Amino acid sequence: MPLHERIAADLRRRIASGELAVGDPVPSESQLCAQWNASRAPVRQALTTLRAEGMIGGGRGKPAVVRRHTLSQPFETFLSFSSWAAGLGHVPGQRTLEIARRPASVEVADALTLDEGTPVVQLLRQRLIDGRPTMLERTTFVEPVGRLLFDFDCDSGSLYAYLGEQGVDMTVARHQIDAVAADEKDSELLEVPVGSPLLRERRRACGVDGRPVEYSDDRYRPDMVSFSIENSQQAHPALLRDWRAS
Amino acid sequence: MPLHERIAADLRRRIASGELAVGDPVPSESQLCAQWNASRAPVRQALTTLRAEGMIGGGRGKPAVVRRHTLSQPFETFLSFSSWAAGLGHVPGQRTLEIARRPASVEVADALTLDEGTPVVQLLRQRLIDGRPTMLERTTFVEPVGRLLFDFDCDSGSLYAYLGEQGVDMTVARHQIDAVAADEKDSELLEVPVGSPLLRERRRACGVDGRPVEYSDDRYRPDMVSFSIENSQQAHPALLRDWRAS
DNA sequence: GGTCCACACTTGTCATGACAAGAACGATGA
DNA sequence: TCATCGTTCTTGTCATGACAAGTGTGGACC
Repeated sequence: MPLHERIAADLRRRIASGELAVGDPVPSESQLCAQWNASRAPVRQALTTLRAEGMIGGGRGKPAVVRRHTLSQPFETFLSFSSWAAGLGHVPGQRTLEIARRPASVEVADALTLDEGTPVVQLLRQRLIDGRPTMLERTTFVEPVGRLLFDFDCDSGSLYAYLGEQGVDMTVARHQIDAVAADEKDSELLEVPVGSPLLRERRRACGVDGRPVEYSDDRYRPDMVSFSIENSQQAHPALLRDWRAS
Repeated sequence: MPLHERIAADLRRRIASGELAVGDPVPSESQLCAQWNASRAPVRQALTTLRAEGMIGGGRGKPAVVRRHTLSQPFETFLSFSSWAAGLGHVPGQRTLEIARRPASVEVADALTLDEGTPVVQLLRQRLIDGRPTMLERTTFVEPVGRLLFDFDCDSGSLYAYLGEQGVDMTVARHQIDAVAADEKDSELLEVPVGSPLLRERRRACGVDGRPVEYSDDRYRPDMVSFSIENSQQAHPALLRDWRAS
């Protein structure tokens, strides 16, 4: 493991253990250099990493201080529709309409950084809350992961919990949110008129090695689901706004 | 502006302009060093920035390639449409269609925790990027802040920069994102058909004392703007997913 | 006591140099 | 033709040194 990662890991451990409490000053760069007998480069890289993770603050002239010691649990909430709904006290449901192994389309191949035509496993699921259609999920898994799905009853419980047991970890995900008009299939399965606006979340999740594991196109009824973001000037923002030319 | 920012800005511009298309190789570090007559440090910092923004890929031994020609900007510039667009190397524009002082409606009063009928200042603005209508902004300010707007040429520059100079700080904001169908006014000003899906962001920003300062209903053309969130198990995501009964 | 300012300290930026690790590519041999 | 192996190029990591820019503090001065 590179030096800067060891420094970052050590700082994370000291912060998580409470040895460095929230508000405490983080050792200065020169102190860390002396402690690790290192130059500033790896020390700064470690601090930059922690800053990107939102664990420490600081800036030019301002010594770094601990901002957070807790690591987030809401990550799983983003992936798992089931646990999210259950956490709200509602009853999640699902109807798996299709599970298929087929060659990757251009769009999917690009999202998963595969070659076009590589076999993937695709899932089409209708998600319900309290029995009412809420979301339509078109998920694509890379083949090694998708293979596991054929041994799983997709309507029985949480898919991601099952994949986690099988050793599939999703560590980082990118969500892109926009709006689309409902097509015939959307209309039928979400019980909305054709052309009505839907809230779309396209999600790409990567495994521990940083390689994409799944890509999903989820369409929500906007009268039932919305996304919200709360942020402050202090907290590290996790929200981005993209503009694309058409 | 530091050298690494200039390098990053130049690369962003070249990518956004199409000079470097998606899939094209980004100039190697050594080439950039020669081009800018700089050492590797600022060049690498610029590339690291673009990589964090998702614009380029690459890795050890793998030359960087352009991944997206769209840019993601962190949340600091999220409130300000102008500075966001400018950071992308595009030309922001705006047309203030209406500025009015009127009693608060129920919806607005609720969002700003005012009593219904309390005077507020409302702004209706068409926002443009490179001259093309991109967003329609219906913003409501509480009266003490809104009063300042009558002394400001809303089409001249950044509204939030002006308010910041006047001592108005927005420290915390809550954003709610969903999809709506375009009504007649949306259709006219965004140049889309009536009923076509729009991406809506409803924003409530609070000042240092925690009291609401502004409430805004912004409607984006989904073919031009989307929101994206990147999260990991380490970093603290600031995104929530809400469900509401209808 | 209050104000202002110089100074120490911190982090940000950048140059230079070096080596390691991984990937791409062409040559080589089967 | 295809697999294999090195060469070479690229990026990752780290040391050393230097200066700039911002912050905070303590002391001098009013």
